[in-house]
Amino acid sequence: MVNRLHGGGVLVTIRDVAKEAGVSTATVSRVINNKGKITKETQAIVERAIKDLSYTPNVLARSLSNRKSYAVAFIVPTITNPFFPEMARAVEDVARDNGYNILLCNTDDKRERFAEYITSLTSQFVDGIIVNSHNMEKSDLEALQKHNIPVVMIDRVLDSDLATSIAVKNREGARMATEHLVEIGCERIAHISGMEEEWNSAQRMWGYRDVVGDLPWFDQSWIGKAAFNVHSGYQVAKEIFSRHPEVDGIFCANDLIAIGTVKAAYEWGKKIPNDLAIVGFDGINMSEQTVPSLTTVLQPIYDMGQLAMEELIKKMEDKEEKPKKYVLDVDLLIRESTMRSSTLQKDI
Amino acid sequence: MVNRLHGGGVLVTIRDVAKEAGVSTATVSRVINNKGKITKETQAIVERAIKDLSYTPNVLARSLSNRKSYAVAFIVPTITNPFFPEMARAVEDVARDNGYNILLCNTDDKRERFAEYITSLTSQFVDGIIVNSHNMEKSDLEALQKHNIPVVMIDRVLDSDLATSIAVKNREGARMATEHLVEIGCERIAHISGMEEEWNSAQRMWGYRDVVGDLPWFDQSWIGKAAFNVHSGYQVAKEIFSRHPEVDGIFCANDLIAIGTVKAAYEWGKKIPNDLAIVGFDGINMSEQTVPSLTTVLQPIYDMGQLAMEELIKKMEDKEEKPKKYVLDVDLLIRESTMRSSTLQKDI
DNA sequence: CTGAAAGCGCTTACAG
DNA sequence: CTGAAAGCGCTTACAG
Repeated sequence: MVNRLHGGGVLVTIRDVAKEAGVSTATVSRVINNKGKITKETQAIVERAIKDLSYTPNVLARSLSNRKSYAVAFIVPTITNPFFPEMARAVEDVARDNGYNILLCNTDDKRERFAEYITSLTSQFVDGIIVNSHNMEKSDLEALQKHNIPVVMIDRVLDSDLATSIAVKNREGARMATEHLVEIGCERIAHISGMEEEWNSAQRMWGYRDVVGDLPWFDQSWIGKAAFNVHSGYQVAKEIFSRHPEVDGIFCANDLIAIGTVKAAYEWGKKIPNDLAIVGFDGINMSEQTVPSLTTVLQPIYDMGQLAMEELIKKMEDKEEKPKKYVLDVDLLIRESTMRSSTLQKDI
Repeated sequence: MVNRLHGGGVLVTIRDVAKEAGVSTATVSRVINNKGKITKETQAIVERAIKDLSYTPNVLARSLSNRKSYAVAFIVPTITNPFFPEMARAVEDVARDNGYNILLCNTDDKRERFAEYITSLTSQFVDGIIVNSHNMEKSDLEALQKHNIPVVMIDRVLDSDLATSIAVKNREGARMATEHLVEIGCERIAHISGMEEEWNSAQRMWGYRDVVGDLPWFDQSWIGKAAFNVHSGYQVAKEIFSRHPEVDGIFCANDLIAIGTVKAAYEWGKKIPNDLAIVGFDGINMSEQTVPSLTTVLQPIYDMGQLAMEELIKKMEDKEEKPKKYVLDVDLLIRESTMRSSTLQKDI
C-alpha cells in the first residue's frame, strides 16, 4: 500500500498509518488534529505508528478537504525597496504564529503583472491577500470577493467597502516634514515626489504644497517627479540643483529618494545640512545608518504589517465581516540631515 | 450543483462547466490543460461555458491529482538583508516564467525556526526548496530526499551529494579585497567577519589571513566578529578603533558591515579613504549609493538566484538527477571608499 | 475524439 | 469512542 514515487522516494499516507495501528483513517485523522474523543490507548498506538513510519500529513489533501490552504499572498511593487522586507517580517511573524505561509509576489507596479497574480491567486490557492500596490482596481476586488478571498490593502486607500485598508497620515506627515525645513531656516524648499499614480505619493505632495504652495517663490518647477528608488532620486535631485541652484531644503517622498539626494548633493559639492537640508519619508532602518543619518517621517512599518496580517486572519477565519479603515499616525524623526545647529560636525 | 460557501461566495467547479457545456469533466479537463485530441467544436463549447461561468480551476485539487503544487520555498536568514531581496527577484522572475510561486521563509539563522520550516515543507506543500542558511544539516537533506523534494543550496556548501550547491569564490574574493588595501598603501588592515558558523564568513576570514596572516603586526585582535548587519558592523568597527587606533584599512565580510563601519568612522572623525579605507563584500545595490560609495567584492547576486531556480526546475521536472556544485567568480569593484588618489574629493 | 470510473490523501457527518 | 463511506475538485488510464 505504500506508494513508490518515480523519483525513488516513498510516500507514507494516512492509510499506511491506519493499517499499521490497526485502526481506521478517521481515527488517525482525529488524533492528528486533536479532534473528537479518543481513548488514551488508541491515541498512543496511533502516535507510535506515526512515529514508526515517520508520517507527515499531506497538507495539499488536507487543504482540499478543508477548503483552506493556510497560504497568504503578500503583493508588493518590489521587495528590493527596504520598506517591504521590513513589513514582510511583521507579516510573516504573525503568519507563522498562526500557521500560515507567505507567498511573495512582486508586481513592479505593472498592471499586467498585478492582474496575472490576481487571476492565479483566485484559483483557491491562497486564503487571503495583503496588497501594497496602486494597481488594484475595483473589478479585482469584486473578483476576489466572488472567490471568497479577503483582502487587506496597505498604504493605499481604494475607496471600497470590499477590503480593509491600512494607511498613514501621509499628508500630515509631509506637512510636518516641510514645516520642519521652514523652521530650521530653509527658504527655498523643493520636493521630489514619487509617481503621481500612487495615492500616497500624491498625498505627500499635497502636504508639501500645503506649506509652501502660497509662498511667492513657489511654482511647479520646485517639484520633481521620481520613482521610489535611490537612483531615480539621485537623478531628479541633480535636475533640481541645476534648475534651482539656490535650493536649501528638499523634502523627499521616501527615504530611498532622500539617499539618492544625499549622494547628488555630495557630488555637487553641497554640504548637508548647512547648504542643503534633507528630509525623507518612511523611516526604513537604512535611514538611520547613512552618513549623515536622515531626518524622516516615520511610518510604523512593522506595526502596519502586523496589523494587516491580524486583520486578514480575522477575516479568513470569519470572525469579522465588515472591512475597516485604519489611518495611523506618523512621527517626525529629526536626525543629522537637518541638524544645522547641533554639536555634531556640521557638514559632510 | 453550485456550492454555496458560508462566506456568501459561490464556487464554480469543473462539474458545473461540464454540465453547462453538456460534456464530461474529463473533456473539460482536457481543454483546460490542452491535452489529448479534441474537436474544435467541443473545445469552443467548453471555452464558452468556462467564460460564462467565469470558472477558474482549483489549483489545490489539481495539485493533489498531479502531486505537484507549483510552489517553491525560498529560505533565507532574513529578507531585511538587501542581498536576499535582490536574489529573491531573480528567483521569482524565473519562477513566474515557469508557473511557480515562491514561499518566503525567514529563519533568523535559528536552527529551531529552520527545522520547523523543513518539517512543514516536507508535508508535500512545495515541490522544491532554495535555501540560503547555515542551519541545514545532513539529516534535513535526508528527510527532504525521502519526501522527494529537491534542494538547491546557495552560498553554503554542505558537503553532500543530495543537493545542488551554488557558491562564489569567497576566499579568493577576500584575498583580492585585502590585497587591494595593501596596494593602496594600508599598513594596518583589520577584518570584521560575520558569524563563525557561517561557512562563507569563515572563508572570507581565511582569505584575509592569506594576505596579512604572516605580517609582523598581525594577531587575532585585528579580527572583529559581527553579525551581517549595519548596526553590528558599526559597533564592532568602534571596538576596533579603540583597540587599534592606528588601523588604516578594514575589509568587512559584507556590505552592511561596511556601511556600519563608514558610519563609525564618520563619528570617530576618521576620513575615508585617506585615514581609513574600507572594502565590503556582496555588491548589493546600496553599496553604490552610499556616501562614499563602497569598494566591494561583487557577487553575481541576480545570476545566482536565476541559476538556483533554473537548476531547481530541472530537478523538479526530473530532467536531471545528479546534484552539481557551482563555484562562481567574483569581481573587485573599486569605488570611492578606497580611491585615495582619485580626482574626487578625497575625504568625507 | 469522448466518457465512466477510479484515484490523489485527507476530513467529517452519520451510525453504532 | 470508533469505523464505513462519501466528499473536497481535479486528472487520467482504460474502453469504446
